[in-house]
Amino acid sequence: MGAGGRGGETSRLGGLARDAVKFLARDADGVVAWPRMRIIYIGSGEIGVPALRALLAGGEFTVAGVVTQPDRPAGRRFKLAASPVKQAALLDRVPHIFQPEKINADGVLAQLRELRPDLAVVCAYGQILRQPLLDLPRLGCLNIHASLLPKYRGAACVQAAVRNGDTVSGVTVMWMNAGLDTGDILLQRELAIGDDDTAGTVHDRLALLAPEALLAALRLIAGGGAPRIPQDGARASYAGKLRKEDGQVDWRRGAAEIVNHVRAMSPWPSAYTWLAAGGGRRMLKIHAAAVADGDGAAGTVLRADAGGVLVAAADGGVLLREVQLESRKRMPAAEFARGGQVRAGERFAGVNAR
RNA sequence: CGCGGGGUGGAGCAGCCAGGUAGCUCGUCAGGCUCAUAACCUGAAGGCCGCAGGUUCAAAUCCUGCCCCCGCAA
Repeated sequence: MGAGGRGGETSRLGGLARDAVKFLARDADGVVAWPRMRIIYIGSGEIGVPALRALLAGGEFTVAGVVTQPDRPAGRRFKLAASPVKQAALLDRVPHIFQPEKINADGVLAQLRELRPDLAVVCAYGQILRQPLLDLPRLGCLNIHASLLPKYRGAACVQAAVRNGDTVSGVTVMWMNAGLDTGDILLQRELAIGDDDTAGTVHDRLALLAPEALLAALRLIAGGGAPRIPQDGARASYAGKLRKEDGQVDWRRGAAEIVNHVRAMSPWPSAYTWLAAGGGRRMLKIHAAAVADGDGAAGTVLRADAGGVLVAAADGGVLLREVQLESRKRMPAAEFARGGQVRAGERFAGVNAR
């Protein structure tokens, strides 16, 4: 720091360097390669933050503006909270941040048009883009999707992959059209899913995979050689947005299936079951579980001791490893068992049970 | 003022509504038993019951304020 800062005022070195190449990008030899592309980034979710940061940091492309969801009440006191993308954009002092309630509104389109975008990049935004908006950037709109399309179109693509026990996932960069994740594929990058992975850990790794995929796609576009590979609609599947209730465990399913369910629902909405308590019931979240030996009526607690809490599934057993009772902190199942709130012989509610 | 639930020896909990002896399951320490254990037996240490006021002969328990934690909602 210190030495070079005299005349720079508040500008950082990175900013000055970027200004110097404001409209041109250079390749490794410093040769001017192509006009610097103006990109609008449209996104809200955490998963797109690394990609946005890569765009901002590289100096290779211009982020002309960022569109993200409006601040929403969130957290314990329901204070307004900015989306992760907005926070990242603010940190990097992106000049134009838009937070429209409806991105397809005429007024919003007019504002975005003023940014003279060559391209828009969309990732986990939360609103559907209609045709007029898709047509607005000169080169079109790209979407970064967290699955290997055409598998798992839709919002819960990562959870679906874990839920189904997939061993491979990845990100797809595609050309957007009016359909839901139906556009032509530009490129894909794969990722292995391990037995211990949860939707959360896969999500985080996909987020880190996205920057390289996006930059590669943009370079292909800039070079004029970006492919458009139609999706095979016959192999398509859809993973709709999850609701809280989707987390409930159905003990009538197989042990392996239940364990995948637990992995897929972590960290949100979280797998859960119901524990009888007095006249009512209390929710018990299940954060981690493993397949184990066991035999009994589905949903029956076979054991609750220092080894954890073993529950009977349709076939075999599910060993709960980390749980969380209503109003309580999450804890190892063995610690929970000490509290005596669950005993062998007791039965968790299935999907039908009340 | 968005709604609700918690804070009790080192850990997890009960007790609170109908105030009056600090309880349970573990862990720790000491000793014993067993071929063996996420096993069992005996004994011991360890708690200003989140903090501060108030009511009362008496407060973990009732009232008021504050701090910290969790869930709902996304």
